Amino acid sequence: MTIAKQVQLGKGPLADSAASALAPMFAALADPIRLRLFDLVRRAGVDGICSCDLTEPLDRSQPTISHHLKVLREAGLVESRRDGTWIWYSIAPRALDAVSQFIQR
Amino acid sequence: MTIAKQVQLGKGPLADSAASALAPMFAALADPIRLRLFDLVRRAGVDGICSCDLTEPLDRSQPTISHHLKVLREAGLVESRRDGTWIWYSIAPRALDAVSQFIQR
DNA sequence: ATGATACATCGATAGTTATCAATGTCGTGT
DNA sequence: ACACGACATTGATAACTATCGATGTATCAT
Repeated sequence: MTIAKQVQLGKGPLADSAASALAPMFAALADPIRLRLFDLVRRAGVDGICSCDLTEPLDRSQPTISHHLKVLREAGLVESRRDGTWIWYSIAPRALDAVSQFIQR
Repeated sequence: MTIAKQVQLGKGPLADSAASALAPMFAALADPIRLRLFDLVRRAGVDGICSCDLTEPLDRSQPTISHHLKVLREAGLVESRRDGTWIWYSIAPRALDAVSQFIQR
């Protein structure tokens, strides 16, 4: 079952399990650099954007950007695919569904 | 200018200032206990809910709940008003506007 | 094979956070 | 004034996080 469905479920209070699944998504967005990273990836649309084009505009070192992208990826918000030496990032399908469900709960 | 407006502004990438203003809101929701706290307060509607009714269902000590409520309050997500010895919490008007703006950006 | 480029991982550090016991503060009732 | 209940604050601790330099890994071009 998707986290979004868990969050939506029932009319009772938000379950502990749903809250525990939801919190990491908010945590992934609880950093200015990651918010801007997510925004940049989202603006790139279905094509995605190369990791190499994300380091410079955010004024952080390459390992730091790599770290933040990993956090976003592990939260299920973005996806990556390799193309030669490049790695392209794009928004995961239904990435913000769970967050959106909570907001509109 | 509201944070929501900053997030909405323009068609360029999310500005550093907007991201820095938005991140603390996500951070405030990046904890299971606070997500459930916010949910409980929201379910209470305009009347609000007494702090004393928030400690028990979340299985945390009174200082811990007090700490989390402070985080939510300082993030502008909830408001509190005193009524005798009780303190009533309610959802701040337009609490999630900025977050919502970002999601639908 | 060699070198170069893109990205990830490691190790270290400084800053932040979640938690609780103890204590403080404020309002109420007696 | 005094005791009590509701909540906040303090102090301490363990866990987590953002950051970067150094290093590792994978792919491509020559």
